[in-house]
Amino acid sequence: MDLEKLLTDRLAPAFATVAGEPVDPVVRRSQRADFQSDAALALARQVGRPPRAVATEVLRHAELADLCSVVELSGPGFLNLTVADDALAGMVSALATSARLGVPVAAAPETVVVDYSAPNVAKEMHVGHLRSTVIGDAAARLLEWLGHRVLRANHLGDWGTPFGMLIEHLVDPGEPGAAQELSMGDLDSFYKAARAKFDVDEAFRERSRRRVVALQGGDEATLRLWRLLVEQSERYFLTVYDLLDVTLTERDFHGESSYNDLLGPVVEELDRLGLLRESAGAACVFPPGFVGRDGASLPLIVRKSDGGYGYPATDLAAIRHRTGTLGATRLLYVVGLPQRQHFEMVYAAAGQAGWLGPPARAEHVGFGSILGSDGRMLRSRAGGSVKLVGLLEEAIARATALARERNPELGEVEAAEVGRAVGIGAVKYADLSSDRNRDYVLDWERMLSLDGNTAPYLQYAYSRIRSIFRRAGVAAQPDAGISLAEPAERALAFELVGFAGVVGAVAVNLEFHHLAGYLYRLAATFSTFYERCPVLRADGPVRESRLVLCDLTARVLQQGLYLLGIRTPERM
RNA sequence: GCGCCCGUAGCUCAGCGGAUAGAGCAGGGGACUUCUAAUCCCAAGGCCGCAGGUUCGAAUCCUGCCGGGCGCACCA
Repeated sequence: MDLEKLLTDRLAPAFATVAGEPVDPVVRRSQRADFQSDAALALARQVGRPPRAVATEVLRHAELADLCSVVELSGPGFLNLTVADDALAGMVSALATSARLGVPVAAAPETVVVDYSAPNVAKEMHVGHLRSTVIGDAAARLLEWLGHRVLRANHLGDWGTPFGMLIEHLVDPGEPGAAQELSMGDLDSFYKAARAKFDVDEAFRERSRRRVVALQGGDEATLRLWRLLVEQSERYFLTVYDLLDVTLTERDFHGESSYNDLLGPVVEELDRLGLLRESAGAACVFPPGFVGRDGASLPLIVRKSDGGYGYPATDLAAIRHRTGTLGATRLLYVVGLPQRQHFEMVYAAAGQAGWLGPPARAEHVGFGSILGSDGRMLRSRAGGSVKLVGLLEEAIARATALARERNPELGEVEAAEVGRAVGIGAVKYADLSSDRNRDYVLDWERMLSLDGNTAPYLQYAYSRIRSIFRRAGVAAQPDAGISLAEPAERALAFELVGFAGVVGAVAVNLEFHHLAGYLYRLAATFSTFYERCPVLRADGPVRESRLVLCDLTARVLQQGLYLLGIRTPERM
């Protein structure tokens, strides 16, 4: 189904015959033909013969007659391949009857843990959580669709010293409104009020400290209050996930506290393995190869000098749990780039301890920051962090207004639905459509713009196709013959056939902008096709063929956007 | 000081060993008695940060600079 792979498989034996060993034919799309193979040039040096002679001989051995209508030698030694129309049409037909659009289920399914989102209890979610949540959810959707066992891990910040003050604030008799704030989901006010008291009130500070001790000591009354905080926060987070169309559920909350019982054993085991070293009163692991500012080895502080456990301990416990108990072989950490070094150290230490080794491996799926129009980290006017919900609501409001303006035929309910799908889709697509390693500038005009590489453009292409079938009251016949006489039809067929290859690559590198770029190319190619090739006005077999192309395009767009976590409204 | 990410059209970004470096936006010109113009078509726009090196071939790989961002011991 994957044309590039098919051509590669055909050319590889021919190259192997000429070279006397396996050679990657390096097949790629070409401007001069449909595909080109570049391997003859590199091989020429290796075998000490002119590139064109090598290419000619490869050509003699290659069996391409059924796939290609033209195969020619070009330039210094390129092989230009033109795919035969009937071969391409055959592949499109195969796609049309494929429920998975040509994408195979993973040959060797794995258990994959995707660690993402991770907001803090009793704190508002802000833009800083957006990228982790959006990218992580796309990873979970994609790998799940490919047949892997995906375990979503929402590593909530639900433990630590701040909980002393938060609990004290909750029960403070002078603060009858605190519980109210909490239940209303006004976490920002709640946290800030607690913080403010902590900063100025010595008595409150002392109570908070005692409360931390009680919490860590397992005091039942304190734990009950702590659970209240956690539950209220989780309830709130779920409403945000619902708004964002994120697949995280209550089952996926695995707070830091859930590893508490494992921290002691983890440290003990590190000690037993001889990996622990005391430094300035703290118990540390020194994974090799990491040096700090002063040139000395950098420690991973597993137990602090005050006896408390540091986050490296939690991260190590989580790894041990995930590989050992859950049987995961792929651990994804969708966390910002600044934390790269921390995770590399944790992975190294886990490797030393024997908790992380082949076939299991951990990958830091890092990402850059979201910037404001001033090119600096996005901040609210007051200089604080920007509330995620506020951002999403603004996106929905803008998109809803746009939908009403562009299509007055939409009723109130439908306009609201479209506005939500488009607004949320725009935010997520802006995040997923550029290289995640880079920072990106959040620009309302651009991401809600209806032209260019944006979610609305893709959604529009989809809804336009749906409207064809709605209007005509017909369905595509998957077994209809495919004819590709027009260049625009051929171009569309090539894009459709390329879906599997892109999905397969993204499953490995988790570079979702490749999938986004592919979908954009598909939608753009479709738009050209749609402009030049009448569908419903065509007759007989041509009409049937074009209906199949339309239907396939819609299905690929829908599936592709689904994998990115973006909805596809039937009308816009 | 060490390490990581990033410098490509005016702007936002693809491309990361192959032929003439691609899109979108903005700006210019065109196409609606519409299978949804939230669209399409055409033209214009580039010392790919700089300098070396490897290679038949470098935006792409290596080295060194320059510029921007971030991280480097008890907060996660």
